[in-house]
Amino acid sequence: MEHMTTVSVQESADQDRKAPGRPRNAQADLDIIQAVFDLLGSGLSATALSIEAVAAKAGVGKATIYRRWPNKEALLVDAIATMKGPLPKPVGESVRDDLVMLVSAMRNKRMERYGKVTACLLPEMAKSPELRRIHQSVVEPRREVTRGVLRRGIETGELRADLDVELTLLMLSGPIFAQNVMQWSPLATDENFAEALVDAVLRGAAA
Amino acid sequence: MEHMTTVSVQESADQDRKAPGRPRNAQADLDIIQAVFDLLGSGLSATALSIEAVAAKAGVGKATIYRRWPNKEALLVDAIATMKGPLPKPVGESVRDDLVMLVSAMRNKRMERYGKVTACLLPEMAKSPELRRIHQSVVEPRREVTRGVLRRGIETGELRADLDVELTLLMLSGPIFAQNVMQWSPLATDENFAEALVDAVLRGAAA
Amino acid sequence: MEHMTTVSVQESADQDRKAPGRPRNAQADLDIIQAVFDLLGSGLSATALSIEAVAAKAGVGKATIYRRWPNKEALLVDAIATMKGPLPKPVGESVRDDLVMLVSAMRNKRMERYGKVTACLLPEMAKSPELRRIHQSVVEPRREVTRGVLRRGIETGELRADLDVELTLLMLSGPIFAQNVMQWSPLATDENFAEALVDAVLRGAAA
Amino acid sequence: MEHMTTVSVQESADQDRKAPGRPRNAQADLDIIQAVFDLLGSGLSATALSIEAVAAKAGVGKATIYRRWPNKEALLVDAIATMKGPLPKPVGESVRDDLVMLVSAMRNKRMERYGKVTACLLPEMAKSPELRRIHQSVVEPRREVTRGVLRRGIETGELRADLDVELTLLMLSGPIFAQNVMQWSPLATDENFAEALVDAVLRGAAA
DNA sequence: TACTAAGCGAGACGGTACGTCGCGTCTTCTT
DNA sequence: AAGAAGACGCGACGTACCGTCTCGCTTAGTA
Repeated sequence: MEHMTTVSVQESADQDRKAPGRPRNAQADLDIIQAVFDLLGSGLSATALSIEAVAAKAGVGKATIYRRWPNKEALLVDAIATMKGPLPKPVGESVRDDLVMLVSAMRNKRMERYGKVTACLLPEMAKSPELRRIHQSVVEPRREVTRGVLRRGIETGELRADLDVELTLLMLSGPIFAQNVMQWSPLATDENFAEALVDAVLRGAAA
Repeated sequence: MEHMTTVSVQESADQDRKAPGRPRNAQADLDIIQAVFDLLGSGLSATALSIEAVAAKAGVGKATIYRRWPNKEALLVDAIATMKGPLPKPVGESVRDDLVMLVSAMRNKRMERYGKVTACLLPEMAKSPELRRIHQSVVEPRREVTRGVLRRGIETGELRADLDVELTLLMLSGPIFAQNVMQWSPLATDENFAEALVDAVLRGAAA
Repeated sequence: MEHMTTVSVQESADQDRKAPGRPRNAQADLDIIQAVFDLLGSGLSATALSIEAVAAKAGVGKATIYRRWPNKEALLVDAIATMKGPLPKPVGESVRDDLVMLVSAMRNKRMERYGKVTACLLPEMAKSPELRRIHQSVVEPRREVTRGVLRRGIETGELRADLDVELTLLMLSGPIFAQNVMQWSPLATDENFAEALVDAVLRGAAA
Repeated sequence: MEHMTTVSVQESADQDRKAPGRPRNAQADLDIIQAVFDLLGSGLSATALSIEAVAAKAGVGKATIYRRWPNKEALLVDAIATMKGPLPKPVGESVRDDLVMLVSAMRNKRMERYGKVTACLLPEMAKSPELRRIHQSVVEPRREVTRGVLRRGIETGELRADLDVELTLLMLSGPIFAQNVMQWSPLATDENFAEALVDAVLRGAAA
């Protein structure tokens, strides 16, 4: 794994042996990711999210970006990872509350940018299994949290014993995704959307 | 409406007055769309789906493409329209049967290509409301058919009276979309997937 | 031979069959070469003679330059060819007059630029026999003219019968070259330099 | 004078006061110059004679080079100085013998590299009078030796009293230069070339 | 023995130019 | 007119060096 994907992985990998030469400027990483957000925020086309623009905005040489990520897509995957923030942790009191929390976490205001970045990635992901794998390594842990909530619900009897976990997961994340990335159905702005979706799904999933 | 969007629209627009000069080569339209499919099929990156490559593959000058579509995205929208084929018509016997049919129609083998083309469009769609509008003019009629089925179900009492049609629509199309475009959840290959999804949705939607 | 080297060669090569597609803009060729001269004239370093600068100065895209010449050096060779202008033609009355004319032709005011351009080429020529060959195809015809004058002088008895033509040629062109390119010996500004050099050489070469 | 130009100069400059800190590694100087020679010898383009390549070849950090020379050109000038070796000393028996010796010294096998290095310098020398001055400080002493031989020849009556020393010098060094740097006239390989050139020049210069 | 000061290999840094590719437009000749 | 061909201005791509700047380490002279 050449590029970072996540900082924690890299730091834990090496055996305390300090790399020779001048160390990377950690601030540059932040500046670059921030520049990606700024550019996406300033209303310009996702196609216009060029490495050159990012470098200029971040006040950084192009090489400094290419030293960290092998290409534009890898950078964007890491931008996504940053946007997602830390893994959400379900409280565990009730399946409904946990799911509402998880679904809401997929739909906060940062997700406007998330949709744009993902859109930028899709053309390349459609082809490259490698990129898809990297992207999944960011997305899948979050999906796994939801799976855990569903499985626990089955154990506690809150959910039907024969529930198709994978299908239910898709019914929760698919609509969110369609809104974030495809900008379908303006009800996306509805504050109660998360609850409505979870309730609709649970109505068919409850024991 | 500059570009075609659908062939039928254009042909009905002109008033029998024969245009002067050499008529357009109708075969070229087919060749161009076919070239788009061929390129997507030949395993190359979606980014590599350039107009130049399409023109070369179709044995056509670039101007011949730009004479028909104002830009790359418009061409791809029409490619999608072609892939989708004619509007599906629900039989009307039962809501379940109709929904299974509609969902299945979104997931046949052509849809692998559909995901790729859509992926190509997303970066530009994220910015351009114009392109989003055009794309919707292709997608929305299909979604409207589904809405009709749901509304009829409410009328006949097959579905709950207080059903949120828009949300239900999203629960049907979102998972499909997530599979087609994002290639999430390998159960996409399951032949029974359409039935399973519809049943899960209906379980919470039934009266 | 991909690039032009000389316009005349190219035009005589094809068999009256017009190339398909939009023809090259002949003005662009002139603009590009002119931009090279302008940049060299405006006192900037030869290293700064970048293709990007030439394109900007000429109001032309980089691709338009690379369509005509495979690289920077090839462009400069053609710039040299242009600077040299048409082959000088010796009058033939006396060897001395002809040589003075030829030597003077190598040292006019355009030659300041000539030195700069040649200097730009040398690093690459030192390695690439191909580039050296191209450059020689521009320079050699002129050297051949001088050889002709010398050989005729031997025939007419004006010059010693056992004269080493090649060595004499080198004694005439070497000093000029050292001045033009290396900027040795400030006597280069002397108006009588051509006569002085020719006389000095002839003093040892006369019959 | 920031850089070395010649080692001897620098060493004589300091007043026995030992500089504090770790002394420079004298071997590095040799390794660097040697790396320049090796790279030029290994048949690669003169353009490829990058500082980075030199540093890598010499097993040295880039900073170690820049600590000794202010830029690439200064390094190359010193490489030339090294190649030239110590000032040749004319025997003084006859003008012809001395000139043959001096001309031969400009044309030994090391001079193949000399031509390449000089070629690398020319683009920058064409602009920078400073670099030209530095280069002359290496070349000029050698030219001065030749001038001395010519002047002595005039005094002894071996050469014409009204001989133009500067022009004669140019007639001797120009051809050599044209061969070394421009690789003109393959007779450069002729072992008798030095004698032939000197004789030709003297034939017109003799009293 | 410890401190100070510089040299050293390594390599990151902000830049600039390279040569390539695709965009959407244009200009030619042919159909 | 439409068509195939392909040149045009533009701008981003990813690479290579430039000359500068840290890093941690080594190697002296001085305290």
